[in-house]
Amino acid sequence: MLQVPFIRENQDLVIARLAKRNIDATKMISEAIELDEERRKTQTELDNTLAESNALSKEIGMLYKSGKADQANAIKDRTAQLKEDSKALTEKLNNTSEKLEELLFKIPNVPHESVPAGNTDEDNEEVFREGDIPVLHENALPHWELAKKYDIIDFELGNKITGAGFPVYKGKGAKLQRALIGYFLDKNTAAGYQEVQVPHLVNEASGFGTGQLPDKEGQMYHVTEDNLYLIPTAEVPATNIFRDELLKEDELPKALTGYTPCFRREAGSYGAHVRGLNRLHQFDKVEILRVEHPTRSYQALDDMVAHVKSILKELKLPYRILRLCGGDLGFTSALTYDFEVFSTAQDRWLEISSVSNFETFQANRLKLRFKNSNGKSELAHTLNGSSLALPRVLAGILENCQTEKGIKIPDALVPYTGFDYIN
RNA sequence: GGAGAAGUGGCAGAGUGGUCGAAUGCACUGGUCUUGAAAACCAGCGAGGGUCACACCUCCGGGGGUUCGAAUCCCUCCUUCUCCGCCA
Repeated sequence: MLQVPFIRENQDLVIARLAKRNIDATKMISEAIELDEERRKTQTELDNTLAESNALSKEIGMLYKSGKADQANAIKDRTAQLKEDSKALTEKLNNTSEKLEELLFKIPNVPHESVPAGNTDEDNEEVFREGDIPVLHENALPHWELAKKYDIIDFELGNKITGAGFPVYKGKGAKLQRALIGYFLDKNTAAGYQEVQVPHLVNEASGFGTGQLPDKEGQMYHVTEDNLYLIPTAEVPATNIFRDELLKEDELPKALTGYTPCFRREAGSYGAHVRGLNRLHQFDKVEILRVEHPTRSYQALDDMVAHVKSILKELKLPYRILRLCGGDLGFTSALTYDFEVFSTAQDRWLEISSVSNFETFQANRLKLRFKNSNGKSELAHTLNGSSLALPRVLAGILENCQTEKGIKIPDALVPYTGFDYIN
């Protein structure tokens, strides 16, 4: 959620930057400013009414004490009127505030100046590429065929137990999955991220805090009996650790990492792009997350990108980094870098990580602040990224590392798997 | 799931209808003293809205109510603790 004072002072900039998302925000912005003015005006009126009422109540108290009940009762007529007034004003204030909030919930984050304008993923800007694309043998297969051939992932079994998009990992497939989780967590903790284990279901307030609610509830599984949501990413519970927190400046930065399963309803896609591991309703992900001082958040974003790079380099997977264009940028993000691994057998790029700076957008909803050197409360910046998402890394490994002898496990993972081939 | 108790500032903990945003202690910040530190002493020290700055307003788990007036009384929800039941 954007901050109203910021909108007020940077109206033109906000509109120009939101245009990168192909949004004409002119109307929303001026409406927000009007609503805020009305809100403040009403608030002042209400405050004055309450001030008078408070003063009179004190007077009544003193009159009663000194035995002047008649005078006290005389004043009560006036307080009754004030009470009515304040009731009406409170209602008006609540209405205005609600309208304003509803509007603010609809306005996405202001993209960073470096975000390219554009509509679709074709307008994303490639900023880095590394790793050799392997030359595969003639009989190379896509990962869903490999999964079947070596009996390591069973999609049909998942269909039976739950439904499409809930695969069962078996044998060395399950072990490889567990190895990747352990490997990623070790990498992240070695880089200074504190490991956490967080709930996999969250309440409504948490969904609001990170921006999944109120607009995107359709993307989450909802346990209506208890009004809880299955997390779509560890970002939700992990970021909400800091909801309603006022940190000390020297407590920053906070850096966390955590493994969780992720649940996504993901309606609407079909075809080869969602085959196999490409798109699932349940998948595993290891997330990194930072709470940063505003002056350092872009440095931190670069650090996170460098960290993910180092992992992919060690796994020797061919990958590229994209700076997302305005049209492809997530609702809450100011700047996002996507990592994609090249899947040789599918001849396409698979997104495996998304690293974002949300600036104060989430912090404003979360009321995540720190006490700055002037002793004032200031919103912190939040960032997060996948480090890394499992299924597509797994797909990348299966497809890129297939040989005539079987799947050759990357050296860095062998200590975690305990085997070097799947065959 | 059943019965009981409780939720107050960073922490501990007073306050049970009137000048209480809230005693006191600890922690923290600044100062005096000291070669330095500690101790002692003095001062400051919750959050949000609002204002150029004040004033002023709101907040004592959340929401609602009674009253001229609520941290204090009532309703409701949530959470924690104790006992019982069930259980990985």
